[in-house]
Amino acid sequence: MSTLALIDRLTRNAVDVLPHRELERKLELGRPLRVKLGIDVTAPYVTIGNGIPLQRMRAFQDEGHVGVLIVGDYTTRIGDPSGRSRERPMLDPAEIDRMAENFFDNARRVIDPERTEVRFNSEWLGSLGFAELLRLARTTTVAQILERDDFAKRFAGNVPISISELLYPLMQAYDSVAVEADVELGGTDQTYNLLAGRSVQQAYGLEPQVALTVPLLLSWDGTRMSSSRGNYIGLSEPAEEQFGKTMSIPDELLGQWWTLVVEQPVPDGAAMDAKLELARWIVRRSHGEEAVQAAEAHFTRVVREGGAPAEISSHPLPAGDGPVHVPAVIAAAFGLSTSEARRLLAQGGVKLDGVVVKGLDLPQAELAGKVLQAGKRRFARLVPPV
RNA sequence: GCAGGGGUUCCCGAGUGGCCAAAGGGGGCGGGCUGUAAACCCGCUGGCUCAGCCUUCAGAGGUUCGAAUCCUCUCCCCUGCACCA
Repeated sequence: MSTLALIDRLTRNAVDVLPHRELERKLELGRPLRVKLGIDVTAPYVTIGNGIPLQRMRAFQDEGHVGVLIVGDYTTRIGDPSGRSRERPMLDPAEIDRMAENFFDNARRVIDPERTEVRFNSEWLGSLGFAELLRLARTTTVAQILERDDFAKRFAGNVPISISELLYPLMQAYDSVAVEADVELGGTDQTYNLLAGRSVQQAYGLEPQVALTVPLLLSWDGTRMSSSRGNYIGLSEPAEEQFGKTMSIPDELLGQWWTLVVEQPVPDGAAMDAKLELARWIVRRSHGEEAVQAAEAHFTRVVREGGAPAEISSHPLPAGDGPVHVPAVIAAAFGLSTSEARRLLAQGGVKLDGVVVKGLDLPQAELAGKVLQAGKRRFARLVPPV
C-alpha cells in the first residue's frame, strides 16, 4: 500500500494531525510506532465516544504499531479540570486494579489486545520528586496554560482554577515522555493537552509526538457523549441497552454516527432502517452476532410493541395475609422511593399484567404471579413471599 | 490583611420575616401522539405510615408566636486594593 493510502486509513475522520508531515516521516522509520491514548478509568464503561479514538488505535495496530493505553490512576486524584470535580481521595490498589480490568474489558471490543500495552501513570508520577516536578513545570508558562480554552473561559468568567488543575496538562504530557509516545490520540477537546505533550517531550530531549485528534461524538441529547453525563453507550454494556440507546438517537445524528462509529456512509433508505442497522453494528462489535438477534428481538417486543420482555426478574411480595401496599412493592422492586412510586401510580404508569393499577392497597391474591410494570421499561414478576 | 459581593432543592436561577417544599427555565420521569427518534400536548419532579406529618435554602448558634429571609461566629468562592519571593 502506498504511504498516502496508509496515512489516509490511519487518519480517517481525523480533525487534526499535527504536524501532518511528521506522521509521514515517522511511518517511514520502519519501526512500530507507539500510539498513546488515555481514558478516564473511573467511569463504569468506556463509551462508544471513546471508541472513536480507539478505532484509530486499532487502525495503527492493524499496521503493526503498538497501542499504549494509559490508566490515569495517579491523575485521577486531581480530577479533570473540565469536570471541575474536587480532589479525590487516593484509590486503593485493589480498586484501581478492578477499574483497570474493567477498562481493558471495554477497550478490547475495539482494539487489538495482542498489540496493546496498558500502563498506570502512578508508575512514573508516583515517584516524581518535587525537584522533578519543578523541572516539568518550567517547561511551560502560565500564558501557555491559559491558552487552553476551558481555562481561558473560566479565568475570564471568574470561575476558580486551582494550581493542581493547571498541572493536569503537564502530567498528561509527562505520560508521553514516560512512555515515549510517537503518536497521541484524543478528541478535539484534547488538542491542547496533546500539543503540550509535544513541547514537554522536546524539553526532555525526546522527539515530539504527533497529535491526532478526532471529532467528539454527540449523544441523543445533542451534547458530547461523556461518562459523567450519563448520555453514553458503554462498549461492554449489555446488548439490549446498547440497542435501545442507539435507537434513541435523533435522526439528525445518524450521519455522524455512521461516519464516526461504523466508518461508512449512511445507507440509503429510511432513517429507521439505517438506525436499526447501526444498532446491530454496535451490538455486533461488542457482543457478536447472536447478541444482535436477541437484542433486536427484545427491542421489537418491549419498545415497539409495548410488551413484556422475554425474561423478567422475580420480586417477592411481603409476608402476611393483609392487603399489600402497592407503592412499597413498586419502590422495593425497582429501587424507587415510595413517593416516586405513588406518582407513577397516580399517573397511570403502573400496570399489572398490562392492566393499569388503580388502588393503593390490593389483596395478595390479585398480585401474586402477575407481572408488575412501572413505566415502559421496568418489569418484575411478583411471587408469593418466601 | 483590608474593603465589597456571593454560597438556594439534580443544574441554572428567583425569593430578603408568615400565603415557601420554595417562581421560572433546563434536565429527568409518567401519559398522549408516533416509525425508533425528534417535534408537539398534558401531568409530575424532597421524604414518609401521604387530605396529614417530617427534613431541606453552606455550617453552628441566636432573635421571633413564626426565618431561606434578621443577628453572631465559622467555612468556602469571587472582585478590588495591599503584599509580592
